[in-house]
Amino acid sequence: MVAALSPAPPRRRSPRSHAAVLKAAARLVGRRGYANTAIEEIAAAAGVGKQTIYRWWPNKAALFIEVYGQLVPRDLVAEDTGSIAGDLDSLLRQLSRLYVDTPAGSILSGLIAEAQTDPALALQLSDAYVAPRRIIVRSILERAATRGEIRPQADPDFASDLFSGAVWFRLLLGKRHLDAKFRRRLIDALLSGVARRGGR
Amino acid sequence: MVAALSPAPPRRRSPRSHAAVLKAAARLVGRRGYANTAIEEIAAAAGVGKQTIYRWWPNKAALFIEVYGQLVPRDLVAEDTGSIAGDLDSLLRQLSRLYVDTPAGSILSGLIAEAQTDPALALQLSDAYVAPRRIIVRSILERAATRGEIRPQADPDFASDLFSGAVWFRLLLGKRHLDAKFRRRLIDALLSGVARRGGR
Amino acid sequence: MVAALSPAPPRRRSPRSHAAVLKAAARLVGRRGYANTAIEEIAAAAGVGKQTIYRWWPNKAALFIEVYGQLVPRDLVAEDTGSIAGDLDSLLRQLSRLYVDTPAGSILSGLIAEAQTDPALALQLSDAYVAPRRIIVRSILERAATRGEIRPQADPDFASDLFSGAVWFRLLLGKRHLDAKFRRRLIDALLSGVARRGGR
Amino acid sequence: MVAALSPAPPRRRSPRSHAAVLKAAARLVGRRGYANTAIEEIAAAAGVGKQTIYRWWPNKAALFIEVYGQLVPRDLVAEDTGSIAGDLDSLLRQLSRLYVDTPAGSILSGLIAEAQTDPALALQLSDAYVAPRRIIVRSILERAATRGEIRPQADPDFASDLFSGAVWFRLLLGKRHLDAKFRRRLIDALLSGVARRGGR
DNA sequence: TGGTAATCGAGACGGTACGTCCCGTCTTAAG
DNA sequence: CTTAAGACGGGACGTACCGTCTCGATTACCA
Repeated sequence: MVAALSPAPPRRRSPRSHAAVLKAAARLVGRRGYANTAIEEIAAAAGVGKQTIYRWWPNKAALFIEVYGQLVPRDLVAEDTGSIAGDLDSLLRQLSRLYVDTPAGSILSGLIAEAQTDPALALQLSDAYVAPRRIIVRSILERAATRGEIRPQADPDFASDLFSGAVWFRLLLGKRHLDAKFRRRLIDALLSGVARRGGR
Repeated sequence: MVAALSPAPPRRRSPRSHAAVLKAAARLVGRRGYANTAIEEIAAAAGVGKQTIYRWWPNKAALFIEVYGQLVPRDLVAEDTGSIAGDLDSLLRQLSRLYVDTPAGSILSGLIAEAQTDPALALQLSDAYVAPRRIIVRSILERAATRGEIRPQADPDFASDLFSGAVWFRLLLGKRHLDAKFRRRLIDALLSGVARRGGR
Repeated sequence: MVAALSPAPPRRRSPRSHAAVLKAAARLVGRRGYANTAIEEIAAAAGVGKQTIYRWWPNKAALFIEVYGQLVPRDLVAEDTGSIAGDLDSLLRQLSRLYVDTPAGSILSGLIAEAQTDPALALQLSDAYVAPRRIIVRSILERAATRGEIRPQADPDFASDLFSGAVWFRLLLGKRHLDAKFRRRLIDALLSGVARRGGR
Repeated sequence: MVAALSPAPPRRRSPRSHAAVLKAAARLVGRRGYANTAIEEIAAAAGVGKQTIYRWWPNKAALFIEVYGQLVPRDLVAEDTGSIAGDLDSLLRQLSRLYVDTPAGSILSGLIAEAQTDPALALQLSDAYVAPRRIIVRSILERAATRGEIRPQADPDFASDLFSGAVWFRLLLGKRHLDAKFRRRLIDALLSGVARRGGR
C-alpha cells in the first residue's frame, strides 16, 4: 500500500525551544532594532543552541516573518463601522496600535530593508504583507460599493497599495503613531483626491 | 565677518581619491546591492586606503548620500507642461529613469533600510530626500492653482508624501520601472481619489 | 558467590548493528584518518543511530581499540624460525603487513594521539598494545637463550620497548612499510648495538 | 631598474601581539594539553583577535611548531664529555629537562598526533625535529670514532632514529622523565645491543 | 501468546569551536 | 599632513560534531 510506504519522516521540533526563540526574538528586536539583533544573541537569550535556529529557519528574515505573523492579531480585519471612512479609520487605528505597542514596525521595516538585496524575500514579503492587506482593503471597498458610498472599484489593489504606501512612508521615516490628523487626511485623499477643485 | 575669521585649515583632500571612491561606490552598489557593499571593497576597488574613506565620510550612509546626490540630475524639477497631470507625469518619468538607469534606487532603499536603526540618518534622509521632493511637488501644485486647475492646496506636503509613498512602495518591493499604467493611476488618484462616486 | 547473585541483565545487543559499526569505522578511518573520522559519520555509514554507538562504547577511542583488536590477527605470535634474527624478522614482516594492508596503523597512531590528553586511554593502550608486544618479544628472547644464541635477558621488556619505539617512530612519521633494509638494521642493532668496535 | 620596481610589500607584524600569542599558547598547552587548547582561547588569553593568529600561522600546528622552537634551548648540542656514553647521557638529561620543565613534550606529542592526518605537517616535523636530532647524534658518533671508541658509523641516522624512537615511545606513553635507569639501558643497548652473548 | 521492557533508527537538542568576513581604529613609510 | 596599504582587537557569521535526549517502531524474553 502506498500509505504504508509513506517515507515522509515528520521532523519533530521542540515546542519549548520554538516558543522561546520567537519570544526572545520579539523582545530583542524591540529593544535594539532589526539590524542590530544578532541570531547569536537571540539563541543565547532563548537558552537555545544556534543550530536550533538555523535548523528551522533558513535565515534571520524567515525567523522574523514568523515573529511578525504572531504579532498581527488574527482579527485584524475590516471592521464594519457603517461607513467607508469609519472602516478605514478603524484599520488605521489598528495598525497604529500594532506599530506603537509591538515591535511589528521594527520588524517590518527591517524586512523591507533586507528584501532590498534578497529578491526571494521580496516575494515572501508580498505574500505575507501586501496580499493580506489588499484583501482587507478590497473587502472595505466592496462593502462601501454595496452601501452605495462609492462606485465599484476598477482597481482595489492599487487603492490598497496607495494606502499602504502612505503608511509605510511614515513608518520608514520613524513616525510609528498614526495620529488623528494623518488618518483624516489619508482617508480624505483616498476618497476624493488631494487636489479636486471644489471644497469638501 | 565671521567667515573671514574662520580659522578652519582647508583640509587638503585629494580630488583624485574623492572621485575614485564615489565612482567605485556607485559601481559596486549597482552590482551587489547596498547591504552587500563593504567599505573595504570600495576602498580596494578605488585603489584607496580605508582610512581615506573614513576620514571624509563618517560612515557608509554618509558616503552613499553623496553618491545619491551625484546621481540625481540637477534639473530634476517641475517641468511646466501646461497641466498638472502633465507635470506629475513628467516627474514620474524622470524618477523612473533615475531608478532604472542608475543605482539610485538601490542606494535609496539601502539608506531607508539603514535609517531604521539610526535616527540621525532618518533625519538626514528627510533633508536629502523628503524636503526636496516636497518643494518640487509644491511648485507643481501652486502652478496648477494659478492655472485654476485645482483649488489652492491646504496641505501640499501631505500630497507630496502620498505621492512619494506610492513610489517608495513600488521601489521597495522591487519594481523600479514606473510604467504608464502606474503613472496614470497615481495621478488620477491624487487628483480625484480612488473612490469617488462618479466616473471621470 | 558474588557472580551468582549478579543481577546484571545480560543486555541484548544487536549483532547486526555491532558488526556494521566496526566495519564502517574501519572503512572510514582508512579513508580519512583517525582524527577526521566523526562518530556521527560512522553511525550514518553503518545505518545505525548515534545512540547505539554511545551505548556500547564510551567514546571514540574505546570503539577503535575494538576495531584495532579485530584487525590484529590472532596468530600474531613469535613464529619459531630457528634463529632469533629470523624470529624478529618474521615479527617485523607481520607488523609491516598489518600496517600496510589494514588501517591498523592509522588507528594506532590516532589512539596514541588521543592518549596524549587522556591518561586513562594511555593505560588502556599499554594494556592493549605494549603488554602483548612485550610478551611476544620476551618469548622470542627466551627461545633464543634456550638455543644459546644470546645470554638470558636481564630486561626483555626494555628490549621490547626499544623494538616498538623504532617501529612507532617510523609509523608515526608516515612510513608504514618496514622494508628489508630497515628490518635488517633494527635486528642487527638489537643484537649487537649500533656502535660496537668490531664489524659484524 | 629592477630594485626600484621591487613590489614586495613586507607585511609588518606587531611584535607585541606576536609575543603575546606564543606566550599564551605555551601557557595553555602546558595546562590543558595540545588537543584541548583552542585557538579561540589562545587569542582571548593573549588579548588578541582570532584573525591575528590566522593571519600569521596557517593552523594550530604551525603555531605550535614555532612555540616548540622557542622552548628548545639554542645550546642543545652535543656536549663533549670525553666519552660517547657521557655525551649521550648528557643529551638525554637535556631532553628530560626539556620535557619535564616545559610544555615541549605536550607540544611534540600533539604535533605527532596531528601529523597523522596531515602529511605536510609530517614533513615539517621531520625538518623541525628529526633532522636536528640526527645532526646532534651524528656529531656525537663522529667524535667517538675519532676517539677510537667505536668504528666509523655506516648509518648514523639509523642510530639517531633508534635513539629518538626509544625516547618518543616513553614520551608518548606518558613518562616524561628519563630516569637514570632508562638512560643507562638505552646507552648500553645502543653501544652493544640488548642481546649480546657475553657480559659487558 | 500476549505484555513489557530494552534496543533500535532517526535525528533534535544545548553547546563549543571552527575559520571567515567586515567593522572602525591604528601604524607605517612614501610623497 | 595626507596618502595607500594593511595589521589590529573585536563581534557575528553559518557549519561541524560533540554527547545527551526524545520519539515511535521493533524485538525477544517471561508470564
